[in-house]
Amino acid sequence: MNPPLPYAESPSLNVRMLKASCAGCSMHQLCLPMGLNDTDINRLDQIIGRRRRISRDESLYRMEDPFRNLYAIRFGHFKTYQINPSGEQQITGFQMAGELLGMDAISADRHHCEAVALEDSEVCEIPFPRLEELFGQIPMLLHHFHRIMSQEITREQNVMLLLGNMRAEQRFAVFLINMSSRYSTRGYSSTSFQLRMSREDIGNYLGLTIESISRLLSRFKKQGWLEVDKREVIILDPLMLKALAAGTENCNPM
Amino acid sequence: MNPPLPYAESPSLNVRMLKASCAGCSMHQLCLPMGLNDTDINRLDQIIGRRRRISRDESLYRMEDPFRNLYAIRFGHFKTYQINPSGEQQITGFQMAGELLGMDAISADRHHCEAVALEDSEVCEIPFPRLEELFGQIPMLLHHFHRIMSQEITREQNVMLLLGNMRAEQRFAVFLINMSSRYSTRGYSSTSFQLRMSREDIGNYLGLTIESISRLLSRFKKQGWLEVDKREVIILDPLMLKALAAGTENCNPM
DNA sequence: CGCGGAATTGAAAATACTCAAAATTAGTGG
DNA sequence: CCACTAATTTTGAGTATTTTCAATTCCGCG
Repeated sequence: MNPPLPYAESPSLNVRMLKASCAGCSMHQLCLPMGLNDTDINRLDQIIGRRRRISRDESLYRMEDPFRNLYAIRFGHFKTYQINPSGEQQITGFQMAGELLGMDAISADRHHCEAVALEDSEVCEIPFPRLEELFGQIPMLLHHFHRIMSQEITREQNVMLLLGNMRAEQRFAVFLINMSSRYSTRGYSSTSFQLRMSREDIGNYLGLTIESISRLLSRFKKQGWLEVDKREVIILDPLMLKALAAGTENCNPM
Repeated sequence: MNPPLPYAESPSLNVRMLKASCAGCSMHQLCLPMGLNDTDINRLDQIIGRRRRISRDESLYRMEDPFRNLYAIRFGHFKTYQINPSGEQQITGFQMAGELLGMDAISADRHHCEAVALEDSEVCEIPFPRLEELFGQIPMLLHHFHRIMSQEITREQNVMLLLGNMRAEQRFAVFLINMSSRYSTRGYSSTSFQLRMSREDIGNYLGLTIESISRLLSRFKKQGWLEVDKREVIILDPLMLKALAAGTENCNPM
């Protein structure tokens, strides 16, 4: 139907082309093509739509937009949030490179939340109907897709646990440890990273106010558990933060 | 491979058999077989394992159990909950007839939460590997399965919104309206139903204490919005509760 | 009839919020 | 590059919602 893209038939791959393909993407071991062989990765590549650049504060999709594509983040960071009838918003997650956006839209054929770039970012557009066709041909791809959706379900259950019965300091520790481990998975430092979102976003996500986040940062800093400079965080006592996050340790206010 | 079950080849269907099949199940328009034609429903029926009865307070599966099956609820009610490292539990949902349990387990091949029956219940065991085989043959089934998983994602996002930025009275109103609409979907009254879970379970789910739930019930009763007798609830002012749930109206304490 | 779990109610306490002001940082244009 | 303005963050003080603790009450069940 669609003519095969040049790099799919050319024996000598163009580097530029390779970079714009799943096979050449640094995230391919984390992203949708995880575990596929070269043939299947190429098949996946052929259905991927354009790469789209989204600049900071721009939305990738809005609530109620019709659902056409899933999006894989090539680089950059996003936040997703819902807006309730009375206009208040709740951030439901922060996403980074290698993660998939838009799965909430499958059920109603419209997006259920809004995705906004936290910095200049790039995504791969994955037309869902074409992905569904591929599922019939690549069972491994289908199985992995189910794992990704299921992972999103368990991630959200963890957030429910956080919001439902953790105190402020524990919530914040869980947030930091979660960021830390995701950066670590991506080959970055687990103890030193930049927060891409505002204090307000963190507070909204954790069900706390911006003032509470600020106070928590100050307290954690005073306790010597971390260093903060603007959005740059250095974790000095990962074990303590992990214990706090696990709920096996708690600090007295001050 | 497996011999076809008798009702799949017999022209005259046995009523008992029919009742134990998807086609004969009162939930088939809500459950996994939604929208399938007779041929495909029969194919689905053939992979369904045994029907399993779970009595009140018994678990269907526990955290860390190896993942083999999804479960469709034929009748009865369940709660699912997580337990965090420090031993506290958080109820992540209440499930009723026609709903699917176990999707959280796909990602890690072990159950991520525990499912316990709130009353004597019955589920259909759906071996996941066999379901995956069917997906290749019935694209409609696959598409619907994705909608169900996606729906679970959006449901959890709604709970995150609830836990993240609603006050106690709004949370409780959302809970009541949600129950009401799910019973209505199933052909039961939307204004009169029985809560299958304890006050403690409700509180845990909503991120509140049992005492708060009790006080909310008393207040709503005093305001004339509902009638409560033990676990039996009659909603007297659905519009008011919906407005409360939407956040467009709020009641003053007392 | 009495026991035990569940639910209700009250009073005190605590955590996180709101409001306000100051300080810091980022963005913009000269 | 600096100055100016807007936005974000920090900090403090007082408040409010919800929790905790405690005492009753209710209800099912042996």
